[in-house]
Amino acid sequence: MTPPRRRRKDARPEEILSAALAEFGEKGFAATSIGSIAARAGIARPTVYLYYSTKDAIFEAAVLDRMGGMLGRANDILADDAPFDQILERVLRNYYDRIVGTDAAVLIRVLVAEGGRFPELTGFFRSKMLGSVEAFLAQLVAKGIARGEVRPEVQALDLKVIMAPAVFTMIFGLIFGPMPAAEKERFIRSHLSIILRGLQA
Amino acid sequence: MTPPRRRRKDARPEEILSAALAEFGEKGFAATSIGSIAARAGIARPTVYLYYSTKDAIFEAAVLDRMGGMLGRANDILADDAPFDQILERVLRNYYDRIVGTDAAVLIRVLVAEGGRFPELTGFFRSKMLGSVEAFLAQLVAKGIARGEVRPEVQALDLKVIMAPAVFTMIFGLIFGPMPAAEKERFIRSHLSIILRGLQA
DNA sequence: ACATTTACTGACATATATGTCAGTAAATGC
DNA sequence: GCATTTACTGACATATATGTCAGTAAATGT
Repeated sequence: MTPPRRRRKDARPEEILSAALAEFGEKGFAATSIGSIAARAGIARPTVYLYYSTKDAIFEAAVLDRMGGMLGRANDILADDAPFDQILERVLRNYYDRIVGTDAAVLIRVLVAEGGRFPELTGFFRSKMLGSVEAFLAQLVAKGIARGEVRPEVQALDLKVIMAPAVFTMIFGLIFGPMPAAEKERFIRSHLSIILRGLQA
Repeated sequence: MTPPRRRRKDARPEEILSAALAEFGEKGFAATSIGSIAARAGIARPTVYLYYSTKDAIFEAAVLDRMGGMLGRANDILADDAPFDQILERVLRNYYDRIVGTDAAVLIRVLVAEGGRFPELTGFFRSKMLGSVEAFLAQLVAKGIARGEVRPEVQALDLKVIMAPAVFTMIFGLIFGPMPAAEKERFIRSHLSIILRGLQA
């Protein structure tokens, strides 16, 4: 009755991470047991301990592993010579696609739920993720100002405001379930309309 | 050694709710045991069961009990005849004061963490809270348009965008800890600057 | 084919949570 | 003062989680 045993040392870590993220997404971090992660990964519970010593370690590994994929390629967008409003729309739609309803949303869910229980992780997350986002937005705005498309005072503002509505949508989805496509599209257009107008010269 | 027993049927529910919210805020919902809530409330664990049958029931009662205090008085703000930018600033600062670092943040934390596990509660939350916020913003914008202070196209937009950065700040605080006062003030000013400009005619 | 290595697992010991109930003692009525 | 009610609690039975370890069996080398 028991499936044949397999030895696949290399593949296990990734399989465990995927199973863990799926479980975290469905039931939340604290409600997920190592046993259920093992079951979803198709291995016995003690096998998990061969690769990760605790549930915290699994989550930390998942964050580090998945974070690269979220950062994305920013430079080629900046190099583009399209007008500011088009670039901004591409950037924001890119955020919506990458953030909402993906692994990123699951990670944020756990970070929100577990509050300050992962200080090094949130510190890392903040400097790497938020830091690169803010640096990118600063460059984008600087270019817009140089071209006369963005009002100069924006330079001095906290640019996280620009993408805050995208984060709002993600949180909204975590609480109420994903927005219907039409509603989401309307929200994105509203976001673009108000923020773009708020930045323009 | 054990403190004298007290019988205070009327006071218990509120005490249990307060203790529970404090625990949820510190450790998160799933990591909080009914025993720790009882301990913080200064009663024995079985006593909790006299008033609430499960931890879920405690959370639901807490949401219903605390929600009234969050809705706030919107009408007197609308009645004010100050210019649109001043009213908007008052409204937004009001949100920041009510939302960030209060019981509301704790409730949101639990709702995010527990995903769709409280469907009636999130449904109620959505229609009552979000519904009243959206209705209020719609009135505010309509008044601004009538006065020529807001561009008419805003009427058709999703107005949740207006307060999304405030929600962002709350989430930010849950993950990274509360913003330092100076940083928060700069964010609020940036929020006001960009959104106001984004709405104005 | 056989021996060796080691990824993997069943089973055990431990810890912590829940839900219940008979018994205790604080309040109330007479 | 005494009896009655009932808010409250200690203790029990149950469930589910964790962490470990000796043993199993899949891969590898000779």
